[in-house]
Amino acid sequence: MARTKKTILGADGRVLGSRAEVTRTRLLEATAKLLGESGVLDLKIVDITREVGSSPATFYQYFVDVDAALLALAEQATRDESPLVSHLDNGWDAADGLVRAGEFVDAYTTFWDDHNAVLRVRNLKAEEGDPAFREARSKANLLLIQAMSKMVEQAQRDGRLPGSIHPFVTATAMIAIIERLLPYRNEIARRGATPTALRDTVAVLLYRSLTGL
Amino acid sequence: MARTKKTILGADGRVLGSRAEVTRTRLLEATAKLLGESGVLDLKIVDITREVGSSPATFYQYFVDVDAALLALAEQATRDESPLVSHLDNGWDAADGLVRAGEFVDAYTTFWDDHNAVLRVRNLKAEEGDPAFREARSKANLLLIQAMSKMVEQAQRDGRLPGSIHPFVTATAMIAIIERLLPYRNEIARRGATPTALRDTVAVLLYRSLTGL
DNA sequence: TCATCTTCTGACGGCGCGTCAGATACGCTC
DNA sequence: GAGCGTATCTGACGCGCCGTCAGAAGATGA
Repeated sequence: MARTKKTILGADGRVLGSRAEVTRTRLLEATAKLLGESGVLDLKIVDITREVGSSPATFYQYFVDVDAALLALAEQATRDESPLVSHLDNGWDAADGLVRAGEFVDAYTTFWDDHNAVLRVRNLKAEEGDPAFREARSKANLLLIQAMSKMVEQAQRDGRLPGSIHPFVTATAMIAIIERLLPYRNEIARRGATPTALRDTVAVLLYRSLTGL
Repeated sequence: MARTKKTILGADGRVLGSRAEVTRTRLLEATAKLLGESGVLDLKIVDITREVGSSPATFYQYFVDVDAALLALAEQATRDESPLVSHLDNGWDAADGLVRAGEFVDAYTTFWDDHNAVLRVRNLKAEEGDPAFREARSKANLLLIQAMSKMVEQAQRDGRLPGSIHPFVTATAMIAIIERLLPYRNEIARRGATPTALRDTVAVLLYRSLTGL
């Protein structure tokens, strides 16, 4: 099968030339920037186009509406998430398991910090029931969750974790911990937990829940 | 100290008469309804007032903006959350600990189902950095988190949990699990986990992480 | 009934939305 | 490097929501 470069399409489905691709990218970057600065609720198409020095009409040449742009950003984020599985390969049963758990937490934290505004919106829209965002979200986490599920199954086989827990649910719960605690960092800090304590605690929680060790 | 009924104020700070309180309540109910039906991003003040058969100008007599109404809803939700601590009283160290964990999960699920649209917005705004919503959110979870922290500390004293985990962080992580997994239920179901499996798994995860048993 | 205070709303200027028709810039051919 | 066809951009418009204010309508009570 020939390796085909993903062709990018405009709002009307036409194939984009190179000039257009640049514009589209700039629009997406501006969207991400504004999202980080002031939140989804204040995101306006006029502002996005103002940011790149063009007009609202241009925006609609690339995206049918704001959601389409947000979805595109979410899909970009997904691409950056996949490499994180490497931290889960072969499980954490060996002697360096806890160390590897810590490294995974670090890697996820970096990923999160790079994309947090976008991920927040993706999750919001997914939770509100939008099918496209639901899809994007599942797809993004699937690799991680599958790898974690395997770890749980192994631990159950070895009798380190009870059979009463559902591997997929457990894995999802671990993602929940890490996703949720990161935006919550400042608040946690105010309660007297250092960043290191946060990192280490999350690592231990994941390690224990996934390996039973 | 005399027991004072909380006086409710309009947007300009004036004390509301009984007729006004009714209107305010109806506005809040309509807001919550629309929030559940179509999400924050599509929430419009005109729609809220249309819903109660009044005019936009009326809305502004009670709330300076939509956020103020959302915050009021969030605070209502907070009031319903406090009673959940009873499920954590005295810890889960006794023989019926796992059963109590399950009951807690059930109670939280009910609470969540009653308020999910509002809680989602509260969390979004909190994560986006809005101080009022941050405050509301911390306050809401504080009782639960404190109670859970105590459980962790006890388990650490008894040598059932490692000293390397931070009690407050651990407690927050448990809230994260439960808050996150609930809106995710359908998706989890599609992966073959029954509602019971979900409930039981979450119960076991909390039980193990908080008691070390 | 009338005076007064409370609550409601019609109407308005301002602004973002989403669309179109026409303008502009690009790149290709000769 | 002139001219042409296509790709890309935008000004301008009608529509609907925002937030405000002045005055209308309704309640209260003397």
